[in-house]
Amino acid sequence: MGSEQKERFPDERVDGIAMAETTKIPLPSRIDETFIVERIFSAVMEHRLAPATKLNEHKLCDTFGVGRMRVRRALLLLSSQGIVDLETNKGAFVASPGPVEANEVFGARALLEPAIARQVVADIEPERMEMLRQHISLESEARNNSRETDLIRLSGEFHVKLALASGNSILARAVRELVTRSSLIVGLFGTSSHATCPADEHSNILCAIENGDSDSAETQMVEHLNRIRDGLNFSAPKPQERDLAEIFRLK
Amino acid sequence: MGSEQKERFPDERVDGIAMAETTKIPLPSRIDETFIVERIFSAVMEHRLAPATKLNEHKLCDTFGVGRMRVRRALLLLSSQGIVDLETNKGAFVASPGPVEANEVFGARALLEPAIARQVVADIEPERMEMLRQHISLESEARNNSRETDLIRLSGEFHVKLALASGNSILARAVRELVTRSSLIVGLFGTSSHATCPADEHSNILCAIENGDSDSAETQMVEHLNRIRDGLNFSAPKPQERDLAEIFRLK
DNA sequence: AATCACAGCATTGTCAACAATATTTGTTGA
DNA sequence: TCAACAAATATTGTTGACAATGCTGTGATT
Repeated sequence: MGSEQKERFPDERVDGIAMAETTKIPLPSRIDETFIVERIFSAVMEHRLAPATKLNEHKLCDTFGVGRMRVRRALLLLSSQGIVDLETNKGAFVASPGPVEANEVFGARALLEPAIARQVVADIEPERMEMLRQHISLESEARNNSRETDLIRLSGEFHVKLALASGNSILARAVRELVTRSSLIVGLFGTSSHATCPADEHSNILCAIENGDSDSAETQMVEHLNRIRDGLNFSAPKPQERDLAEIFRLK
Repeated sequence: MGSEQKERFPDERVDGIAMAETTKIPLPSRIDETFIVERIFSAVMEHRLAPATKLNEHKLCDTFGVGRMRVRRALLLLSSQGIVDLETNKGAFVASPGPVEANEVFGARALLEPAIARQVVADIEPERMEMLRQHISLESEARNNSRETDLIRLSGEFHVKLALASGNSILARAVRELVTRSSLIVGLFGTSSHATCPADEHSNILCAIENGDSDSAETQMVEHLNRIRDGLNFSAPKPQERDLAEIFRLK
């Protein structure tokens, strides 16, 4: 995970967020809070940012090279989406959902996503279908090459892209938010074997859609979500030694 | 509280927002952005704030008696919920959804709310049932007394309370957001007769829930939403002379 | 009379200093 | 050694001033 590229200010950065900055993707000339939000979103989605991690304003400023105002606005937006908890006079922390909230998140997903799957079957445009197919191939490629981080991200993105395929951007945003929060939940309560969505399940859902079988698409989504949910173990929350780990890293 | 400053600058206020401040409800000692967000939310829900109304920072500061920071944070939060549009160097405006967005909002509602109605039937707690009953009686009371504004607000709130009755606060927040945006849409494209939800429809839905008839509850919600949607007329958007109205008030 | 340029004003965007609070570190005493 | 207390530091919250931008009204020119 986030280790090498920070030549100049290695310890001034927040774990896991800035990583991709050294990739070839050119940064937008004008960094706005949306960019920061996206980055933190991704980091959470890929399990690079653990729940309860403190998000220090100053470090974030250095990391993204922006003023404090931008960082603060970004954190506020993230908190409104339940990804970050803001505690007054304490700071911002990556959200650490408990069992109750986890139940609500998966309850909402169970309500939304099967219905979305059904609707996608109803009216799917060819190009969106192609998008989904491409995504599935990316997933299996990542799986075959054991690119764990990519697989985690792609697993989540599938659900978002399916929602996008429904053509309703509002629904898509809602799903995106739920999936990201699910990522936090899985990170906390997931048993090791279920870090990602089980193999082939996404592919099966896509098949049902291709066959125009809305019933199958819906029930497969239901079972898929149930499987993820069943992979959680609330009685054994993972220890959160984030602070210690960070210290070991820094020295 | 903030009840004293308004006698002095009555015309420095933004239309429709501060109204209720003169009621007996004591203001929270420490006004935070949540309070401002709630107020603007309510004003939109009750059609007191028309789409495309400019939300001047300075006026909002005076209206709520807070600093610019609070107002800005509130506006940012509202924009993240699609209630407000932020245009750089121009300012904040009450969102003015077009037909496309309206379609998405009602599409999302059509997906969500019938499923919620069904789920509420599945496991409803007595006290929540009672809450819904009380709400219905409030609605009919407002209807009988021709308290139009109250009725508009209550019409929207019913949908939110139904979502709350499902016990899933995440779903409830999503519905709340959608209902508020619907309020904007109805204000723009609604024919006069459909400013509120048709009479008795909510009551019918509640009956179905009381009878434990999940199928009926679901289909009635579907039809209810369709009825609202059918009351929209996108070819004849209402004129938006908001600014003029404000000018008339101010001078 | 209509149009354009420009000046002045109003509004929003940005930043840096300051205040308030929390956290860490250091010290003292039992 | 440990606990309790106090100083020092770090972090967040808030405010105000300033810069940048957009808007409006005036007047000159055609």
